Amino acid sequence: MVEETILNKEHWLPIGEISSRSGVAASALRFYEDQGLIHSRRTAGNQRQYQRSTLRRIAFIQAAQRVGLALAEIRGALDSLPDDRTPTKTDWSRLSRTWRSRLDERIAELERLRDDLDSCIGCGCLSLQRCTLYNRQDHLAAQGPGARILRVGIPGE
Amino acid sequence: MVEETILNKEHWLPIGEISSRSGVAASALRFYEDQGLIHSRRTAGNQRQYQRSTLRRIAFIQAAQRVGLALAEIRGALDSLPDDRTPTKTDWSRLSRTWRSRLDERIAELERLRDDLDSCIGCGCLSLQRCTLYNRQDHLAAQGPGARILRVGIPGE
DNA sequence: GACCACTCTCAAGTGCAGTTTAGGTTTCAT
DNA sequence: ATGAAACCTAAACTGCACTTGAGAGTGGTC
Repeated sequence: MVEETILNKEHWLPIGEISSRSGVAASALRFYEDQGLIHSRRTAGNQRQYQRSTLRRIAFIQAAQRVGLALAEIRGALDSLPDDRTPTKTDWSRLSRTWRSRLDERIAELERLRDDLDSCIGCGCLSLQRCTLYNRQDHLAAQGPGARILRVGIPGE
Repeated sequence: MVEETILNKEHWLPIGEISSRSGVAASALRFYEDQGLIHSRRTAGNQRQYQRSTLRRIAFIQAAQRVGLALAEIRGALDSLPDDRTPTKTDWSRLSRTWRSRLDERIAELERLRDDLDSCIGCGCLSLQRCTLYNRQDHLAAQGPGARILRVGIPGE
């Protein structure tokens, strides 16, 4: 509390500060800004200044990436946050809630996979006609190029 | 059984057949072969011919990708399979078992993330000092470039 | 024996998520 | 007032997982 009160004085943080606090390289932060994931204002000398809340945005980005979301998707989610004002609890809460369902899907997918694998270990198969693991393959066909890890079942991509 | 007996007659399949049966583009199959993930023999006219068991290898590759493994890693796993003979149940079983622990890790990670998120929804936070989600970020610093989705905690990378 | 679908190689291109480099400007502590 | 540290832009480069394109060869069918 004491700490926050003190720090609140300097409401705007330079990129290096954001970088060291978030563990994200400055180059990545500029990249995120290019991509519209975060925003800054500039000083008279054209240097970026970020709001404290940007750290939260970045935390969100990182967490979302762990779940396997592409930056474009994350951007979509973050777009629902207000850019002008600091997001309220309600803003974050709404965001987190919709995002959580993604997470649930992802987990369910992996669990399904694990169960399939279990039954495959049991039967020693991965066998042609019967194995669920094997026959799931249809899903994967006809997706675009590029690294697509866990990018499955996302409509509109 | 009847079906298998019939099909066993043509033991070697051309790339187009493997492609349509697996849902993986022929170009991708050639790429996998370049990368040493699958193998073929050639006809007199230099056309690839794959063993039936290659379909299983491909299924495995696809499944492993869903879990977030990189091709290089998958290759490592597949290298433990015999190239000369059709893999036995034991071969697959051994492979699946080590791979399963990866899956478990992945799932555990996502669940941890979900629980963190839950507490964040509860507190409405993602807040600076306290939030576990936020403070997990340290983990993420200092990783190489490139698409790194869910590529977390893999030693030797 | 000609046709056509299928296959071959090799090189270049794509999309993602950044990093690196080069050359210049700003800020801050002394 | 000056020098180091931090910051700026733009363009090029990286690694992964493929795809696309060009030009040539193969093989099963009428």
